[in-house]
Amino acid sequence: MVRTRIAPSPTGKDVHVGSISTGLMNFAWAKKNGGQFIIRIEDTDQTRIVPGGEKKMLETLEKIGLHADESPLIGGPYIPYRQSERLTIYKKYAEELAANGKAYYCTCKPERLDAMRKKQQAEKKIPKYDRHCYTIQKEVKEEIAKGSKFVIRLLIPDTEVTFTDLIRGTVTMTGSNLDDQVLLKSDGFPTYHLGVVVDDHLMKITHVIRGEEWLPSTPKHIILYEAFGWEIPFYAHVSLLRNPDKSKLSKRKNPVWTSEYLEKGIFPEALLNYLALMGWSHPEGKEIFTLDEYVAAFDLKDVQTTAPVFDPVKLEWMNGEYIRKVQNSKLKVQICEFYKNELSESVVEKSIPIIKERIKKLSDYLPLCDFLFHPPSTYAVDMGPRKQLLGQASKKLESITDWSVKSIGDTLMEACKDSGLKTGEFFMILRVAITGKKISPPLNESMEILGKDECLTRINVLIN
RNA sequence: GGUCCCGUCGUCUAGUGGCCUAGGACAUCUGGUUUUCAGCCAGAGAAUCUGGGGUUCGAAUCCCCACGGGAUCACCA
Repeated sequence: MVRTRIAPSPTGKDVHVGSISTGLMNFAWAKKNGGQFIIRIEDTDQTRIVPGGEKKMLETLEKIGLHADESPLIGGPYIPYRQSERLTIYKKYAEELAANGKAYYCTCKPERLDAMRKKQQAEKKIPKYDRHCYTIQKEVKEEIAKGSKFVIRLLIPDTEVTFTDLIRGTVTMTGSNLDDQVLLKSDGFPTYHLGVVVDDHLMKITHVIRGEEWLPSTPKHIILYEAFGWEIPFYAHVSLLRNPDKSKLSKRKNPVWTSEYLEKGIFPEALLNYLALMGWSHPEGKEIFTLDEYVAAFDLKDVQTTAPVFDPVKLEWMNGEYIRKVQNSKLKVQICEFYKNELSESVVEKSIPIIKERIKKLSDYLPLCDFLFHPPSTYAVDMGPRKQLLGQASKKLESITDWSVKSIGDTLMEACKDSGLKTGEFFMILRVAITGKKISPPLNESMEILGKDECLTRINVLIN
């Protein structure tokens, strides 16, 4: 049985796109193997919790289509799925480790630790806890009994740790470089390291697929598993998404919150599709595929180790591909909902055929089509010198009895010939008169949607 | 700085010793679709496979070194 998980921390206002990226692989790996995908909230840093962050994260995950089999919202056999509700569990395990001599109590004050580290750095040594408390455990315990604040530290053995990463191969690190990691903080909360190991074990996670940033601390986790005598899960460390300057994707240089993309009118499926192509490629070279196809084709061993640059331009191209593929009736609903149902549904409906291949994301709609909902307030070209031409066109249009794309087109073409202008020039003047802009959806179709009266009004306003 | 990870067109990538005078996609440019834009079609430019040494009849592919980039070294995750 394969069980995977993502364990986001509510320390931001939403899910980071990088989390969606690794989440997607976790999801795919579980589903491909007929297993379960779990969402667990790692809210152990009380100082960094962003109010509302967790709620938003879970909503976004749902919206994007990474449905969990077990989560804080839907529960599951290993309830609770929120670390802040599992404090007694961590305490128990940390104390068990201390009782077995695999961990120890420490009452060092932050000031002492700071001074120690500064000194070590000045001496060009690796900053590491000096095990001061370890050597005086008896006194430390007495102090704690009197009410002193304390932490529990892992006693890192001075050995080499080697493990096999499913996408990077064998990785070896020496324990002597590792610090005696704090397991249980003085506020009673576990650190990440204790939290993940205990929960992953208890929740029977088989594959830990997470960001590359965790690679250096994986030996600590393995040492912990060994200290507990638990079976070590498979590890797979995925490369981090990068900014164009190659640094880790950050909100300073890119939108990183998933909802920022959704709010621009990027489809969840398109975002997932694009993210799937970061560090992985379809065996048949396909660029566009569904979640199901991805799950079927995905394999951890095919994941690349180089860190990809997140390219919003290609994302938009891909979203455009999705827009062109959705049914018109569905696209209409999506556009209306995107604009909070403030636009005339029938106008949106009529406009779909002429804008479908002209927009890349839902938010492109209004900038392109605002003229369908209200007359232009400004004109890209000065219409002053064109009054005569517009007057002639207006007169011709007025005589149309069946207001249709064809009759509008025929009539306008006639007027164009009469004017002696090149077709391009002529239609540009009309286009600006009707839409206010030099770039617009096809003119005849737009005019049909607008209706005869509205078109004549817009032209006549410029004549008088 | 220590440790670890990584290094193919601008970007995402294919490539696992001969099929590679390195393929595809995005982006860019050109032409066509004779009303804009987009879309579509056709085409072009774009990587001496970071560099240098090996191994081999033969290397983008294996080994070593150098250089470059990144991550990480907290009572943050």
